[in-house]
Amino acid sequence: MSDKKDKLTIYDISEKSGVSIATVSRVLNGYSNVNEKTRDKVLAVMSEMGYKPNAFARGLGLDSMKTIGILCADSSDAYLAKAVYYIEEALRAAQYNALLICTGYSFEDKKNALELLLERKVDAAILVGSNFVSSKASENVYIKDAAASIPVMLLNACFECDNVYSLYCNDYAAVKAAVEFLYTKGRKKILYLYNSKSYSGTKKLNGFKDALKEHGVSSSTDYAVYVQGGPDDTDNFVNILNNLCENGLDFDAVMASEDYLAIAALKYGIKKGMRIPEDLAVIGYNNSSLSTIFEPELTSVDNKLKPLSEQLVNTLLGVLKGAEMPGKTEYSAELIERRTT
Amino acid sequence: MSDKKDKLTIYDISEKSGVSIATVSRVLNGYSNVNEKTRDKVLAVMSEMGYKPNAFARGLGLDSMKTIGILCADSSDAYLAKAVYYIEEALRAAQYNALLICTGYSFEDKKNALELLLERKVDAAILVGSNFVSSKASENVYIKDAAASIPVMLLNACFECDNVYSLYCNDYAAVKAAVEFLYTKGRKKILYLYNSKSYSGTKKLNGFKDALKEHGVSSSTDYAVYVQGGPDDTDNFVNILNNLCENGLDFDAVMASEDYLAIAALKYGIKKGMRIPEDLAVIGYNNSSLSTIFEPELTSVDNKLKPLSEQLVNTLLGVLKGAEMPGKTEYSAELIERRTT
DNA sequence: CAATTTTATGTAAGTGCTTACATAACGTAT
DNA sequence: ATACGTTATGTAAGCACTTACATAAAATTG
Repeated sequence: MSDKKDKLTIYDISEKSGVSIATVSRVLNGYSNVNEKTRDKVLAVMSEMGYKPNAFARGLGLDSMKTIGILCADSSDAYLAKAVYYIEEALRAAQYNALLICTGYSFEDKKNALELLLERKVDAAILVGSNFVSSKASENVYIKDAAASIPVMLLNACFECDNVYSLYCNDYAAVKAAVEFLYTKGRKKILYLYNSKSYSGTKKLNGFKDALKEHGVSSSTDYAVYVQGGPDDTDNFVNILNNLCENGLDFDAVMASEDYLAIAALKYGIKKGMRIPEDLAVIGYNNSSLSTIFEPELTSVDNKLKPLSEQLVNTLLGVLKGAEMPGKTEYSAELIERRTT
Repeated sequence: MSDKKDKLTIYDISEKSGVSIATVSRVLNGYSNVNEKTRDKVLAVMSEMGYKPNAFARGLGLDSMKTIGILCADSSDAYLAKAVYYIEEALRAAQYNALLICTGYSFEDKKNALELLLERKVDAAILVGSNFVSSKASENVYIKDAAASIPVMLLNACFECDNVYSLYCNDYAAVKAAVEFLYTKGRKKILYLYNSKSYSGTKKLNGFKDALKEHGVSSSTDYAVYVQGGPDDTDNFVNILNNLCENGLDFDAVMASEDYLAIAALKYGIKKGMRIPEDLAVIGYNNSSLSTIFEPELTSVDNKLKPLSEQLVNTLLGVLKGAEMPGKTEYSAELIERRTT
């Protein structure tokens, strides 16, 4: 419509509307101490001239650009992507923007990405996914460093430290309960498939081990299978299961630490002509969209992604307003029973 | 390590290292006209004091913060998420950051999001997914407006306009060829399932219609089924197919405009006890990770997401350097035959 | 060795906004 | 009408950088 001249500043608006730049600035920030008529006038001029405030200058003055940094190992992981989606949406509703960085899985890269966020002067950082907290304490120092300058929010992970806020599920209990459930369904040989040695990954693994222990299986190591790979490595996982089977490892159920691992187990079973769940029962983790898009639908542990994401943003907004917020928030996961058990 | 005092500025570095702020700034920007010894000295002081430049101030001065805005309707769509991942990765390698905004599917929201990017002074905008270009010309004005101030990149969509660069596949031909393929496999009644009326969606639809026409089916409308919903609405799609079937619509193959629609068709078929592909053949579109995670694996049209994403970033970097770049880049999609046909 | 170019550094004026402080205008109570 | 508190507005000094221009020092040339 109007002028496409790009370099409009507050001065142009000031001149054209016959008020000082201070008043223009006040209008811009929605301060109440401006006469209604002046405000209308200024707003009119702004929209007429097509004025857009310069974000850098505002940032310099306010020392904030209303931007939250989001770190995510892999945005193509359906589950993490969903979390990012919920969070971004909630942030936007609160007039914040999201600066997303996909970090990959190495801690070196995560550290760099977080430093980048600090340089970008984000108001806070949100680390999405359990893989940001290692079971090795030394690898978690980068979080502490960042928390020295901005609030750090952790989704699905827990790290106790000043100015970091953890929101997560009771993974240990959830896995343990899921395995118990498999036992009640008459399963004898349960395989645990996992691909993360994060802090939370370790807790899940312990849940599995303790469940076995309570059922008299002490050497659970054989049945806890660590695999490497992400959501796109289904065929790799299937091969690994094939190899295990060929090497004589026998199992009638798979508990997986991620839905996509469970899906791989399912694919393995179906390819081998097994009946699901009679010959092979499978439980996933996350209750992601993967669990319902196929037939048979996957039994999965719902770790409350949406409420956790939303609560995370709430907590963050509280922190940014200066309110006192709980450093740890734990939700209870819930087993969603479907066709694979 | 060093002081965590946050408010270090260029002046502190200047003072401590005995040079002027101009020289410090030059070092910061890696300019060559600085004596090597001075540079080393300044860099040493910077790292010793733990200095981080203020991004706002730099942005103000440079009028750029090396940030590219990415718009994506729904980051939880596996396919779009993957694209975002590729793009973000390539951008980061080129020292750019990504500002992600998920817009949802309404054009009003898309328009707002793009304006927000402009206010944020991003160096360019990348619109990921065909849904950003409508088949209604009037709805595309927002792109033109943005292109007046920054380069706009389109992935999987095409919009001819100065300063917008489109990278996409020949969707029309791809769908047509896929449908042809179904005919050669002996299919008689092919259903087309689609959920987007975007510019590219329309082209796909036309590919379907023309393929039918060439096989003597003129009233293809009955067989082109428009459904509403996204990746999470599998069950909704399954229901729709059930209803169609109950209403007497008969089909032995489904061509889908998205993999997740194809997956829904598959779920429908398997639930009904159909043999795949004997009773129901299915072809998806995108060749996303969904197509291979399950058994049977889905035949799908590979629309070259990765090379397109990378080429997109290359093109963008060229544009930002001031080079002349092609406004349109079309790749050829390719049918990947798997178990569902 | 004077003249000239090159290289390194400093000074100071932006960049577009925010905001403390000052001032003017306007009631309202005395 | 006088004094006082409000409310609305303006002035000018930041904010932390970049960079054009000026200048000093060093290197090159005839």
